[in-house]
Formats: sequence, structure tokens, C-alpha cells
Amino acid sequence: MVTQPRSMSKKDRRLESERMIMVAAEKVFAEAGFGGATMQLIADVAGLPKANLHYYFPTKEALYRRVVQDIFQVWLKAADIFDQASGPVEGIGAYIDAKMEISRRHPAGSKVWASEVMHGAPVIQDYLETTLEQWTNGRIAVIKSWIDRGLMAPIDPRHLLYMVWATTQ
Amino acid sequence: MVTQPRSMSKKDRRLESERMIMVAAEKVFAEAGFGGATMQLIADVAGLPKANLHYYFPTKEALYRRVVQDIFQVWLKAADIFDQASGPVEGIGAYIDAKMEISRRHPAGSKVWASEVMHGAPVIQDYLETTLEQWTNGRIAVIKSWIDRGLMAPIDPRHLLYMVWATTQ
DNA sequence: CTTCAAGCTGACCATATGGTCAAAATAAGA
DNA sequence: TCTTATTTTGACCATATGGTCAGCTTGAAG
Repeated sequence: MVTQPRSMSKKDRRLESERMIMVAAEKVFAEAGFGGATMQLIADVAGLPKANLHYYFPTKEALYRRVVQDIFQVWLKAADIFDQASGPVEGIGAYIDAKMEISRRHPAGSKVWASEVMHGAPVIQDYLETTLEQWTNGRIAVIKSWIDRGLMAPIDPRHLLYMVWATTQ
Repeated sequence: MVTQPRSMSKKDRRLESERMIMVAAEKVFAEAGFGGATMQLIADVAGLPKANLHYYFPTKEALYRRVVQDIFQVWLKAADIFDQASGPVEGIGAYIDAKMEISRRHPAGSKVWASEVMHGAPVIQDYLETTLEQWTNGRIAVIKSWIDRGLMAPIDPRHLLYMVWATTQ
């Protein structure tokens, strides 16, 4: 049991296939948008038959949702840097750097994400409404603590976040 | 000849139909993107049969191009305000105000425009490459004159424009 | 009133697309 | 090796979509 030969083919293949599909989907969705993207095209880019996509992802929307959630996760990671900073200058600076780094490393994903946000997140609304709200509140708490400790001017934390978002877009 | 009865029905109807279609198209393209938009849906929103759209606009792409060019024209108008200003503070301020006013008055169009720009303007590339470049150069000249007259710090004018664009997005 | 071009539209077509399925291939365990 | 569960895929289907067209309506000019 759990013999793990050379490199557990079964599991590996599965993960790799999923990865291939996700990467291809990210690219295609970024270029064509959800409506313009084609399962066939994604399949071609991934180098797999279309039916295979549907084996791993039941519908086009499910695949899209996964892509969006994926970058969203990466995006959330940037929050850690924010929290670990000791003051606003470092925190915001590091956060912006991290976001720009993400845009550079995941240009396609960032495009999909931006598009999704711009359209009011029609696909992942429910998912966001909870997670993003939670995240935002956490960040607001940090900013408030900075203000309370006199490390920065008493601005509405929410506005500050909006400004940062706007700047990095 | 040129009798112009009550309200030249023929020409009026034409213009009004085109307007109805453009408005509907703007809305639908904004919500669904080019790929996701449907001629049928646009027709429904406009309250006209689909075939009628094709009477005024040969193809979906032609209609889309018109929509994009339309807001682009509105957008360019903001430039006048910029030029008429006597200094950077007024100029940039008024320009930002104008842009935000546009976003408020034409939310759908602005969305389409933003999306188009974000995707590298695939549809109106050629049109833009000439017009936008020309426009940008004109604005750069104005900014330079401000710098030369010592009205503002000597920043790269192009960077300034980018910052303003980013801020208003 | 008649004529004729411009405007309008229901019905239709070729194609593309999301999704399904049954059968074939593959690999893990006994 | 044999059996069984997982994976892969070509062929297929129902539907949706962009676009066409022949014929109908309308309104202006003579």
C-alpha cells in the first residue's frame, strides 16, 4: 500500500493535467473574456482533447471559477506582507510591490481578475462577499492600529485601501 | 426639394434607430464583453428585430467598433478642458473631473472602453495607434510648456499622464 | 394616385459551441 | 497474469449564434 513507485504516475498525471488546463484557461480567458473563450481553444492550448477538460472540470463556468479563485488566493497572500510590516510606509509599500510582482508573474490571471472585479464579480459573487469582506476587515484593523499608535494620519482606512487598489491597477 | 415636413420622419427615424441600437449595444457589451454579447440580446434590449441591427450595422464587430469609437470621442473632448487651463493644478484637476463625469454619465461606455484598453485594444488598434498617439503628444506639449514656465516640477510628462489615467480608473 | 427607393422583418441557414457518452486505454492491486 | 477502477478520447447531439434574403411596408416625389 502507498507503494509510491518512481513518481506515483496516477496522482501526478492528474495534477499535471489539471495544471495544464488551468494555465491554458487562464491565458484564453484573459485574452477573450469568459464569453469569448472556447473550451475547444483552451483544449488546444493545453494540448488535450476537449472531452478531457470536461473530465476534470464539469462545465466552462466551473473552470472559470477555479481560475478566478486561484489568482484570488495568490492575491490574498500579499496580505501577509502587509500585516508583518511594522508601519504604514513599509506595509503599503511592500503590499504594492507584492501586487505588482503578482501582475508580472501572473499577467493572464491578473487580467481575468481585473475583468471579473470590473464587472462586479458576477461569477464568484457569493464566494467573494464573504472572503473579501473578511479580508478587508482584517486589513482595516491593522490600519486602524497604525493610526491609533500615531504612525499615520487618521484617514478612513477603507478609502486608503481603495486608493492603493486603484494605484496598482 | 428639402421640403422638411413636420419632422423629417425618414432621417429622424434612422438616427433614432441607430441611437437605440448604440445605447443597447453599449449596455450589453459592457455587461457581457464582446464575446459574451449577443446580437439577439442587443436587439431585444433595443426593442428591435435582430435583422434590423444588421441593416444598420453589417456585423457584430462593426457595431462594437462604433460603440468604442463613440466613447473614445467623448473621452477626447476632455482634452479641451485640459488645454484651456492656465496651469497644471487647474488643468489636471479639471481633466480628472471631466473624466469622472464621463464615467458617471456613460458608465456602460466607460466599461467597454476600459475593457478594450485592458485587452490591448484588439479591435480598434489601427484607429487608436494614430489618434491616441496624436492626442498624447498634444497633451505632452502642454505639460512641457508648464514645466518650462516653472509652473510645475520637471516630471516626465508621459509618466504624469499614466498616473492620471491610473487614478481615474 | 402612382411610382419607386428606402426601411423593415420573419424565416431560414451554416457553423460553432457546450456538453455527453460509450468504448478504448491505462495502471494499480491481488 | 487477471481484475477492477481510473483516465482518455473520438464521435455525437441539441442548441445558440452571426448572418442572409426575399418579400413586405412606408413615405416621399412627381
